[in-house]
Amino acid sequence: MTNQTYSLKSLSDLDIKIIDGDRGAEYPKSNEILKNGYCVFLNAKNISSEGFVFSDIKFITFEKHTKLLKGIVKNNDIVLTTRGTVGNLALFVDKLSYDAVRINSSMVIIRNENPNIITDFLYKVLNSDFVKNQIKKISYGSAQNQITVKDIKNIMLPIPTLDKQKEFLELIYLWDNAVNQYKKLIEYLNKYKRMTLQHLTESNVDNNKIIFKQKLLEEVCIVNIGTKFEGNFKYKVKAEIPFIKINDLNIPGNEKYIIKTKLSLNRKDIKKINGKLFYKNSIILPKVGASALLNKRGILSRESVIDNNLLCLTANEKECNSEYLYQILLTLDLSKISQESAIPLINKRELSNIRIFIPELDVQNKIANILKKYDELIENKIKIYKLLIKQRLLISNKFFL
DNA sequence: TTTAACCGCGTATACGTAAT
DNA sequence: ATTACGTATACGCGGTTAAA
Repeated sequence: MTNQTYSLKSLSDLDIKIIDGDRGAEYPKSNEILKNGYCVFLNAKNISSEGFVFSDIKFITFEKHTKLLKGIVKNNDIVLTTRGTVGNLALFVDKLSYDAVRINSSMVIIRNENPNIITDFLYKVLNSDFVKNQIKKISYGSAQNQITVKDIKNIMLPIPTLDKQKEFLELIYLWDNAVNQYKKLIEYLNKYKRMTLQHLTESNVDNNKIIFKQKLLEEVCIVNIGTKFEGNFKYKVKAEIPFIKINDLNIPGNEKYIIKTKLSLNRKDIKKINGKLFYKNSIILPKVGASALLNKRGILSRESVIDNNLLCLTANEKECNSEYLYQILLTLDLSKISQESAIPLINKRELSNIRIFIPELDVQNKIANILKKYDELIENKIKIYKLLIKQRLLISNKFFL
């Protein structure tokens, strides 16, 4: 497959049209870009690295639409972002049947009218590292990256015979399918896990054997706030005790258990900053700031000190299994108890007074184990999913070597 | 190309109140 | 009276988009 029986040709030589949007005097002003209207007016958010995203769509009126010239997106057009976020691609297949769709000034339309090129193949080629690297080279601008139509026309593409294109597409569809199936599987497992817990907690309604009691969080665990961050104190990078800040929840590998932190302390340091030490298996969550609305949770993988913008819940072992507590906390949408001021804030008292469903300890253990198994399964699937994406890229790159 | 505005997310700190 | 603690809020920062 990798013997170069095909030559490299530029987009313009291949008779592939590059269509810029209308940037004339009639270009919509910001107050003419509306929530509803006749014609979809694409913005950079609609073109992700994975194709179209139609969750937040802006429109222009029919009148405005008729005044504009170039830039109407047709079926099978490929849209490429050229300013700001450069190089994102999306293939337009009009499933949603809008009246009209237009690009804004930070994108171009790539229209294939060459009968010797399968548009889907073109789309895959444009998404390959072979082309991405060329785009990287032609992009310029310090504050704001951009690429020009002239340079885009000179992008070189490896286009083999139609048969070879079909062969490649068959192979890549196979991988696309595998990736998509795994994505669906992960979504399904997440859903099934949620349903399992929901089903169990509702079972006492039907006079089932498992008895769930309603208890306040403060009856089953201790809720604490972390220690103030001392600006003029030198935190270590690699000391015995982790010092956890909100951002550490975002480090890859910390999805469930907090394994890595940017800062740490030794025992002496903890005294100096008056740090509160929390036990292993305590559960942390953001208390202040936008992240408080994202319902992130983490489990301490070891004794740790945490920042004062985090809350820490330590299960009372006689009352509550900490894994069970973690799973219950995951289901609570704390954005509901967040105060509605400028900055979101979860206050300790309100959190402590949240009611949860909780059975006897031995039942908690069982439920926790089931849900933990789900977590492990899901984590495993995510690993494979990431591997599949990597493999798919490798194979696609290999083809264009 | 530069500058400004904006947004999402996270951090630092002022200040009232409870604890000692 | 003084310190420790918890809450409320002002601010910082990096990235993206719009305007000049």
